[in-house]
Amino acid sequence: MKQNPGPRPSRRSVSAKHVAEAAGVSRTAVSRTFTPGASVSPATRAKVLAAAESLGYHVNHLARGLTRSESGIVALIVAELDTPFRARLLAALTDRLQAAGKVAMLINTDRSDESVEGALRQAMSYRTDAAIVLSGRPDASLGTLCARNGLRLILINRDEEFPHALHVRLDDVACGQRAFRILRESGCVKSALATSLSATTSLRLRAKGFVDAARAASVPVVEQAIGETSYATGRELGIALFSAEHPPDGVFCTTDLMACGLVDVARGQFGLRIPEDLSVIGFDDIQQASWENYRLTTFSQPIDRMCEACVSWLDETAVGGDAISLEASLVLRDTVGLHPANEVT
Amino acid sequence: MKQNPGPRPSRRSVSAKHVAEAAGVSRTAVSRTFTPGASVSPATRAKVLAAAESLGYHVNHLARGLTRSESGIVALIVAELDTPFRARLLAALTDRLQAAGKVAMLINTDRSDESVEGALRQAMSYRTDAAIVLSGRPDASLGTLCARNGLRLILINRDEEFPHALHVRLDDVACGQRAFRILRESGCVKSALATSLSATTSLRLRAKGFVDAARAASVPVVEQAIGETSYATGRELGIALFSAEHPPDGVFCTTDLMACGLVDVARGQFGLRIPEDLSVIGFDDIQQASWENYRLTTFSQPIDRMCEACVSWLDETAVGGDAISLEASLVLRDTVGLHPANEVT
DNA sequence: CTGAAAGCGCTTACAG
DNA sequence: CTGAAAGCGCTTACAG
Repeated sequence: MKQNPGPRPSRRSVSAKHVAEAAGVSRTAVSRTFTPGASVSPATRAKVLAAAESLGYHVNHLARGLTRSESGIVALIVAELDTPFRARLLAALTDRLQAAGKVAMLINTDRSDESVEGALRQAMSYRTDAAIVLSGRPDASLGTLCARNGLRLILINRDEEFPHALHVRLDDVACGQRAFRILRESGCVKSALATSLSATTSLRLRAKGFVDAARAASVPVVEQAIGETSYATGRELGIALFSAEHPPDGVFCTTDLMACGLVDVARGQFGLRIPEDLSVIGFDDIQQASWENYRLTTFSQPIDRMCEACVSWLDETAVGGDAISLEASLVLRDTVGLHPANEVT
Repeated sequence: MKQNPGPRPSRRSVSAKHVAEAAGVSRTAVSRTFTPGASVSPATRAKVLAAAESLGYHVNHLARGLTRSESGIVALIVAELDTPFRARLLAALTDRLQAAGKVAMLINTDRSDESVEGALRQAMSYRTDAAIVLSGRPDASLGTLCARNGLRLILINRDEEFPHALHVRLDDVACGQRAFRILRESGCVKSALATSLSATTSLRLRAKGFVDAARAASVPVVEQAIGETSYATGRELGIALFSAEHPPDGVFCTTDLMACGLVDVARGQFGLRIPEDLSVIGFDDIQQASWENYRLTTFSQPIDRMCEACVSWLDETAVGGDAISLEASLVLRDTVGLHPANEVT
């Protein structure tokens, strides 16, 4: 009856039954051997382990997930993951998740508009324990759906409020304000804000902080917004800004990627010296920001603490929502004239 | 008997049974409604769909995977995914896989030495349909283990030979040779090879091609290898090379990341003009290679074709192994003196 | 400590 | 086209 050669090639792999037979114990014993904390005598445990090893047995996590209703999978929902900052966050998250005994499922939402919803549905289908949303603007109506399917939600740097979700946010407004102050303290006479048109919450908040601070100080500020968030946009922003009649001598870019483009065009096409003629502040502290050609003064997102927050919330059994706000830290490099040692607070 | 409030909070989500009850049909009917090509009458189909929608039902892919013994998951095994090229490959792969109806599980192997094995075991535990290895040097002994558990293997740019696996490789040697020829044709008198000490297959092969070509042409060539594959290493390579008594006037970097570092140091610390005083060729065509500050002449890996190869092999039912070799294409930008229009072949 | 039995949610022949 | 039944591989009370 065994070894029934069924119609299809049957790519079933070795299961607990095989191991149990080989070890001369029950399937239950096998299960217990691979369940931390379950009670098995050292003797049977040894037999099981030996049989498992020689057969190449691996607990089927699909089946385990089915019975325990906990898959161990966490979905990471992200767009444009080949962007320096995204990639770094993703790497850190995956790493941290693995260390916590979870495994990451990666869902790319670049294609369509409704793709965050699609991604969430995908996550539900695989009964992922949680989904971490790094991109897009999920519709709040999805909250109920997720709750009903036991999918816990974490939103990173997103605006929308979800009932039982964890919201991890940054003090973007404060950073924007600080950027303005730094530029001013370092002697800039005319500051500008350079940002993209893809109005992500984070970018908008940074911009808002900057502009508000200027307004509060009764200093006029140039605002320039173009295209999507990219290096190319940074160049265009620079061109627009520096070919103006009265070009700025200090600019805050809401993203390092744009700052790099702006720096390149400032030097290459307008012959500006940095920081002598122009001060620049970026955001994200991507790897390129520390490259010798840029040495960008920028804000660093506390990636480790963000990951930590996610993982420890996932560990909690309580289903309550939460919102935590983290501080970005200033990284002083060479694109701002005077180092604002005595920056006014 | 229903609604039994069990001991634990029971985070079970809505199942086919619930839908069947709500729609007044059998579970089988529900299953068929969500199985493309199964035969259901339009009437019951509609009832099921309506019930599913209002209940927020999603087929449990864990259970489906269990019965079909095909999870739809493909494991991506990778290290240093926050490196420009890796991130791009990863993004493309995930995207392509999704388009083919699969979903990616991301396994980061940065930590330990044996982590490729650990990653593979993880993949087996989740009964992933296949694993794509982008990093590390998997031990060939794992081949049997994978085969026994029905895990199909794809190795990208890896050296080792696995029995039933698909090997996707690049013509690295040819590129190395071509790099030498280009440098020579463009008038370089003294060429150098700049590479890292982390002897990845790809890098080694590119280096070999370059050096072999020089040898064949009876031209002496400087070989410099330092540290790990990074921007910082590129700078060190530049320092070593350009502070020599007879510095080279043409260098082939086995990676764009290193090329960027080398270019920055060449200009910033040695005052070299590019391409007037120095020609540079990189590899990978990462985003930064096209940035205005670099405009690197480099080789572009055919990422789309690589992804295509993976996906179409996965579609095949045959279990045979295969090895395909793809060509990288030259991207001419501004770091090589004369454009080698009449490059000798 | 150990095993037989029930159940997780699905699919797949098997009858009708 | 439709449903009852068996089975995928695991875990978890339940007895012993």
